[in-house]
Amino acid sequence: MSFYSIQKTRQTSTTISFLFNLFPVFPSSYHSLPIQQTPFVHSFSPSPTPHCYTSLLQSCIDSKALNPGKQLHAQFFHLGFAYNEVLATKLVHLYAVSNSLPNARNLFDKIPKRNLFLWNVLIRGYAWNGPHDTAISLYHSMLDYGLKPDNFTLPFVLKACSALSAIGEGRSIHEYVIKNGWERDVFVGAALIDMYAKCGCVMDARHVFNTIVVRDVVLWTSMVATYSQNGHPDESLSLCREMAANGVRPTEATLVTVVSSSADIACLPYGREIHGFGWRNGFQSNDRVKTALIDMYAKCGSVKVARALFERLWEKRVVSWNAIITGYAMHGLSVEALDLFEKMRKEARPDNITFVSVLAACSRGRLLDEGRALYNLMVKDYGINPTVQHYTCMVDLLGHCGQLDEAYDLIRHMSVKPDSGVWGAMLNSCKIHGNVELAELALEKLIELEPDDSGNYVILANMYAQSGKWEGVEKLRQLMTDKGIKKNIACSWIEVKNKVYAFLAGDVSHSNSDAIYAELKRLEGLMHEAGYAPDTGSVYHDVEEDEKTSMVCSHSERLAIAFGLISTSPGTRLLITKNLRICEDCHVAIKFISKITEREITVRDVNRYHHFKHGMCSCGDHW
DNA sequence: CGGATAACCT
Repeated sequence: MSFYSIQKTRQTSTTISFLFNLFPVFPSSYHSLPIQQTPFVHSFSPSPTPHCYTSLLQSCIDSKALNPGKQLHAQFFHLGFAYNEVLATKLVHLYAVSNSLPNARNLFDKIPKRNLFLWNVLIRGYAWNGPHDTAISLYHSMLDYGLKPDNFTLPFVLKACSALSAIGEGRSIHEYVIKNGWERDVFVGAALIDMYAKCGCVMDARHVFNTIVVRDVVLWTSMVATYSQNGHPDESLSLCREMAANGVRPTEATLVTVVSSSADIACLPYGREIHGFGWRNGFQSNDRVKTALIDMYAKCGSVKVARALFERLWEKRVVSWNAIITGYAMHGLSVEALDLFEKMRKEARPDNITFVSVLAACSRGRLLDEGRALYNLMVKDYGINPTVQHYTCMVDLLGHCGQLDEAYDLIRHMSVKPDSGVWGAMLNSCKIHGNVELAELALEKLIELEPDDSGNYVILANMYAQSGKWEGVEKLRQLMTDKGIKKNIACSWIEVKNKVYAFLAGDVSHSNSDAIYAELKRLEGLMHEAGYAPDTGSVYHDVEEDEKTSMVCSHSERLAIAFGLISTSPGTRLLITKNLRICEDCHVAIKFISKITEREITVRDVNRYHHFKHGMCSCGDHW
């Protein structure tokens, strides 16, 4: 809590107690006393009027003082003012803002004349705290009651739609908005954008955004967040730039959102650009922005910068601990992640996400005993029920350590329905340990859960190919054709001198293409001398573009590396990002390249970091 | 009575 907010709280409570000294409040046992016997009435002459309570209740509302409010309620209930419109309205307001919705609802139902404000605060209460569908049904009751929703009602009920992803209800409210002229209201607009964002309708959100010409920072941020939450981090970044060009200053929310977009792109120049943008706008010591930056630097490969930022936080909250622990886990630095977890336990209470992070760290480091111990710690000491993500980590951990039967056993006995993540971890473990039977079973489940993901088929196809089961390869190829499954096109990116270059497999479109291929050829010669033998015969190459035999040495990651080598000075670290898993053969090749060229090469593939150095990789050759 | 925000496994 900041110094300012402590001061603020103290002042409010002083005001409240001052007022209560003027108007003593009954203990709750007086509720049952007949009105003539209550000390209040005897001690005041003349009796208090409803007006006396107005400012008292307002103070309760301002400081969310629920219990004093309840006592006042009891008082004027006895005095017969309970359904006085002004007092009842304030009380419902107090109950609604202090998370006492059943009380608010009870009183609300008894008030004969319900004004728009009453409906609004109640709908707001349910929209924010749930049950969300209650907010929507209240909205309909309000229409039946004959009141017209205003620019407060509409954002509140839209918030409920957003929480429920109720797109049908959301669209019909949008129609109401258009018919009744709220189209250009920024509050209604931001709520509509958010509702469409949470329902995955990016185009509809953009349409709302375009309709409003006079935009404020929240409207911009809502649209920036829509892109970020729906897998368009690049759009999110460029919209933020457009916002800045329009002279709109970012808020904390804008920055947190756009920093996370740059984390998703995992491209340091963009991240640094946003970091500077935040700095110039005075957010250099904002902990929430800093936490987003910790995540961004870790995802962009600079875990040391992330750690430095973490150490300089004002206050280390759970989210910040989770971000830095996840950062270490992502880079395979399991021991550091677990050390930090031990430190964390002394300062903050780990939550379920913390355990996802540490279990993932164990899995990366093949720390079987530690992982089991942490799982027990979570369930027994912290009373956290395992979610599907914890099971995924455990299956991944057991599977990586060769305990495939135990992993399968865990899946059969887990308390939640295994999802594609769980079966994906199982399939991957089978691949590492060459268990074709269990892999077939896992793929069967995966086809039920996510039939369009080509990566799953590819893993089993490669396993068949490695064990010479060509009829299995053929069967899968046919299955993919029948289901019309699109192959993913592999792409790698590299940053050189603050510019980003993209490469597809077999790409010859780059202006330096000749030099890139010459460098690859030169390296190949040196690699063969060092003992490299391309692993082409045993791998199934026809499923992904990425893995065609003729292109085995021109995979996108190798092109990016070759380009990096000829475009940077000796010794510079290279950072490559790839949209799919790194292939087996490239993994071997890059180990050689790191040794031959004496470079540190980092490849961030679709789900982890590979740090190549002196001919070795941080992933320990299983991924 | 308002609106937008970060950490999560394959």
